[in-house]
Amino acid sequence: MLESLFLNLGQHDSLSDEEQSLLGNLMAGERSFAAGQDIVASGSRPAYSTLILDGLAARYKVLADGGRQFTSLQIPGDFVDLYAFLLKTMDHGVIALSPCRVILADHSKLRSITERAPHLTRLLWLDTLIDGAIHREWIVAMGRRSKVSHLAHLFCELFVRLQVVKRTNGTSFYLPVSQAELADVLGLSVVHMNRVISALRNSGVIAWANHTVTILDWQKLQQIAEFDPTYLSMTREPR
Amino acid sequence: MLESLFLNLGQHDSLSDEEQSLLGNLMAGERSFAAGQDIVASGSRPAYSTLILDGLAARYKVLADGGRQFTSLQIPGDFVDLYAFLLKTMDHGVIALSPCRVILADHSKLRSITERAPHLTRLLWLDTLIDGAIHREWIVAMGRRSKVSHLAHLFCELFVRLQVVKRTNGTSFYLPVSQAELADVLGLSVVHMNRVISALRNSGVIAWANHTVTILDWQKLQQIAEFDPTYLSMTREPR
DNA sequence: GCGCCGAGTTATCAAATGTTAGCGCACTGT
DNA sequence: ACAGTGCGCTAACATTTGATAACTCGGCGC
Repeated sequence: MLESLFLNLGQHDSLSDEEQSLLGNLMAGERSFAAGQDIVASGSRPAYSTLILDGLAARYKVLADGGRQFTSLQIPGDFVDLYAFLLKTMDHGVIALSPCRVILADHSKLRSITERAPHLTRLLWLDTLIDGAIHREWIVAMGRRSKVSHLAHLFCELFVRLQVVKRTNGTSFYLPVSQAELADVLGLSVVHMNRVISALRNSGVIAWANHTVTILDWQKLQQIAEFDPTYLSMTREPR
Repeated sequence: MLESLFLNLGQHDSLSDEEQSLLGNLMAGERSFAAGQDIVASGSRPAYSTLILDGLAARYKVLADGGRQFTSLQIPGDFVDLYAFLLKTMDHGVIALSPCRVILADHSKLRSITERAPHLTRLLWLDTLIDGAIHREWIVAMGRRSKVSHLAHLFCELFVRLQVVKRTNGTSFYLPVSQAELADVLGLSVVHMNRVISALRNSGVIAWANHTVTILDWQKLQQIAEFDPTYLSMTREPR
């Protein structure tokens, strides 16, 4: 059941059997959320962190004028709020974008891992660092890429991340978000989001229908996005 | 000499004398960089992480068309590349924006801290998590705030962070960046950056001359920025 | 003193992006 | 079958942002 977690953490360095069983012992208490429901509320102080087993979720902040900005997309194998273990107070919310099945990790147990399992601790730390690396890539995309390039970059990133946890189907992947939700990822109006999607479609590198994105020309998509996966740290080496 | 590091880490939870001496033992090898020099090169695999003792630095990425985007600003007491300890390969560069004095932390020593000092490890981890929280706030600012609000938010953030390490002077702080550099923070053209700065100046909440920003009306600045410092985790509690 | 140069500023025009409104289609519940 | 609803899509127009160019001013070397 924790396969995607093992795939996710194990892509960076090898996970010993003992570490796998520590993780198995850590995760307990499965829950489900419907699309649109908050998985973690902004301002709360959760006593556990949440791992996604199935579904798509996102972190977000809402501004005074009602505007919403997603700050990350979370897929199976991701801890959506591992940082809350040390940050304590959630400064943003986490919402289910599709029906989500999750499992919880008590902060007290996480703490005992940091006391007794230094290598596993480093791998969990690493997981949050990659989170940060993704944030940085998003900042660059928002600041200095064209909107089409930004969207292309997002698709590259999602495809590669989903591949690690075996959630791609050939060159396709399931993306259960509306254009309005995607607009809250890129920071655009819905109308302009639609224009950008049309442009990327018309360039012939992707198809997108029935909530399924198909990459028609990976080379060209990567080139439009200037996508370099280094930031995802997908090499296995001692950490 | 490590006062700003102690102030920075110590704002979140108390640092024992033993932890302070562990940190003292960790940091060795002072260096200096001139403004404009790379402190850490993109693509490198440093064997140590860098702490800023004095000066202003920034992380950045450069795109194919020559566009540059800063992804963070780093002040005294900040580790500019602590994540490289586990990420291994730098996916971006770190540049000195003013003359910088830094000191280094061998990754081998950092590793031994993770093996022997769990609480200090958690505090270092926390430091990188706050980094991520700042990234998220930047994403929100880039995506959904007006440019004036974004700039106001940046000034609020810098003021509060600089205050922690005692680098403010009343309601003023030293900000040795050109408008072109600031444009690479907000992701704007230089001309528009100038318009945004003028607008914030004209609203009377800040003054900015001789590389010194003075906050004239903190209440109003905070309001324009919708600034809520929760994300900086500036409360002292067990971590 | 003179001229060069970087930085800030402004003007003008072009391009990107937002706002408001409306249309059509698929899906849903009755 | 029917109306209601969410979503994708488009049009028309307003606003924001970018590109280019020019002007000022102060520092600095010669």
